[in-house]
Amino acid sequence: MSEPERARAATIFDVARLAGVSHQTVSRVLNDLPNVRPATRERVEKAIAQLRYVPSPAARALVTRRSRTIGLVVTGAHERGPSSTALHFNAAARDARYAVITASMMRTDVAELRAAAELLVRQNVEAIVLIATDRSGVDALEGVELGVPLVTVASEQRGVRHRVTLDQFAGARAAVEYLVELGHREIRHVAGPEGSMDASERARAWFQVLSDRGLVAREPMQGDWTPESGFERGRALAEQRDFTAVFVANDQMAIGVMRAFAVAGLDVPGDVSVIGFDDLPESEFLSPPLATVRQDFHGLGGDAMALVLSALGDEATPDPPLRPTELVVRGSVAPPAPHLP
Amino acid sequence: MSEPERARAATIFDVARLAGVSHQTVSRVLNDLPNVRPATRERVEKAIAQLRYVPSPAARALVTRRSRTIGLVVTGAHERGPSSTALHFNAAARDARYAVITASMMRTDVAELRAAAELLVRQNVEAIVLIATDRSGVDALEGVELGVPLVTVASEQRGVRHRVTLDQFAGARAAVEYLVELGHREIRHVAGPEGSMDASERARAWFQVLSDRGLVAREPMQGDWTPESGFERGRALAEQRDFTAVFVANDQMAIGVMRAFAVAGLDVPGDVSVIGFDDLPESEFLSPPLATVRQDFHGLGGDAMALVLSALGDEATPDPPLRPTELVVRGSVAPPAPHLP
DNA sequence: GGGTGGGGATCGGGGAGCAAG
DNA sequence: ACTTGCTCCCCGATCCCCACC
Repeated sequence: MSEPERARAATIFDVARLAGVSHQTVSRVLNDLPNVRPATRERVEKAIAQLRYVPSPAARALVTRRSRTIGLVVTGAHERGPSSTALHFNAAARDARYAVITASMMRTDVAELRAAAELLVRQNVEAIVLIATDRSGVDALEGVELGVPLVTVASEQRGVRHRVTLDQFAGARAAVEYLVELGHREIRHVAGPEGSMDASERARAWFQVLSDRGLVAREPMQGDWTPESGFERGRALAEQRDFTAVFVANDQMAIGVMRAFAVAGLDVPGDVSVIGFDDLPESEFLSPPLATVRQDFHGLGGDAMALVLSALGDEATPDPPLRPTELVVRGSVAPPAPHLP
Repeated sequence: MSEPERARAATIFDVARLAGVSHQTVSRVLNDLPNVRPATRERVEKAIAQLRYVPSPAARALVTRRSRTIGLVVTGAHERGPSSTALHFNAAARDARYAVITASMMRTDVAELRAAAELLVRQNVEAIVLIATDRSGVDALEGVELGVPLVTVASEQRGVRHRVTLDQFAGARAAVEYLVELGHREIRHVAGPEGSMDASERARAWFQVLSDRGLVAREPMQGDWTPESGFERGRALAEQRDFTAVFVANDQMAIGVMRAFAVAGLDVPGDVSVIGFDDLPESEFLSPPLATVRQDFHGLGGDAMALVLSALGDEATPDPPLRPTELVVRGSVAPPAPHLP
């Protein structure tokens, strides 16, 4: 028994022989170069079809140093924002006929991140897209010269060259302003983890609204995006009861907070209003339905791909503006009860 | 102004020169061949580290005819199961030092699926992994000869060669049996969409338990995995009120169902018990906390990679068995109220 | 002078054959 | 016998130069 021996794929020479031309001419046809008579072109194309010939990507990449492949590095890949963005970016890339090599990781590990990016570069990707949650992730790649364009999806500007993002700040501001307009004066914040750019944008907006209105901004509690952490912080808040509304940095934590309030006998929104961020599909169907801020990850993925194309010079595309976010008001918010502080 | 001119990456010859050896020896070190004196090996490795040298995948692929790249096709990529499996598969592949080219799509479109797979094959992937939700997705790829091994993640066997999966059937059976043992006799089912293999496995288990116990299995309602659809079905159920428990095919729909019950004034679990499937991170923190069935997507991703390696002959790995699922009992289930049917 | 072919270099490694320390 | 170096070809394309109709 010999090796299974996968049938050797046809080469450019096989095509040339079958079409009765030189490999040179086949190459001209493949790369759409001029100076090929239509009749000849047709003969070659027929031979290509007949042999089901596909040029070897490896050989091509070796000599041209281009691969029609994009590297995607995702941190926080288990979170909704990054994973959803990655998904839509993938689809957008496929539409533009680019392949995507993905390296997903849960956490932001600078060394791992660099290694992944360099591996991608060695794979001859034409550009790298980084979906970053943490500042340190951005710094990790912005610092090094990769040799290919880098497009970053991140909610801070600091030292970022090509960047697309959602307007986290405006979204968070809208949420907090809404609470203020309902009459709330004591508005707490449950923030995301240290180092997260989304978390700090949202916290910054919360703080600014309160400052602008002359309201007291008490030290935010800090969670790690998980419902568990929201639950813990919610328990601590429930003991204090010195507030009438909470702006929680994401829906998952907000769910934990609401659960803690329920356990503590605090009614939402009767005693306390709660508003989250992300608009999970299920947020609308909680009891009470969770008010939140909706983000357009689909558009964001498309923006990232557009920026890649512009950076590659394939098409002229201006740097996309911040994508707006949308406040979604639901049953978890109400005016403060008159008898409370 | 000259071209931006990407800094040329180090080659095997650069390493050889720095280490004061021949490229031949470097190659021997790289490929772990014998007959290299430890001292020499060390010198070479030092040079490699110093130059941060990584062999060119393209050049290597060209000569070895192996790309160390795997193609991943994901359907239902916005759902928790597929996306989570894809994430963990990606990590497992990276650990095995394989690159992954991913094609994610939301829906199962046979033509699109085939096109994606063929694109991957053209990219010289060594194997294709399909994460399929629908039967038609499996059929789409099992039908064609791709020329590379195909590993399918799917919950049905029919005509699947290499397959890894979670034991959906056992998980669903455990859930329904638990309800029966609590004393429930009228147990409804809200199923997933037509064509979904997970949905039919779960519905099949529900039906079998009821049949085995001589209980009536009323026509299941059918949703599409979304909370919205769960809400609709829940409303319909709430009008009938001829049951004491509902087994819902996933947590998202279960959340919708519970919301509908809350709106209709039905208490969970006082009037009706609800149990879901998936164990979303937030399920534990709903009010009431949602009983559900937990799945090990991390292990599943690893299984898929192991099967790929065995199919590639890199390592001898037996076909992985079904991964068990785990019933998680929480506050949304209780014995039936004595005064109800 | 537009179309085509021939020959050869090149990309970055893998590997064979052989000589030499 | 073991280790190492040298030389040269191979993988499959791109691309350049030059000649030929």
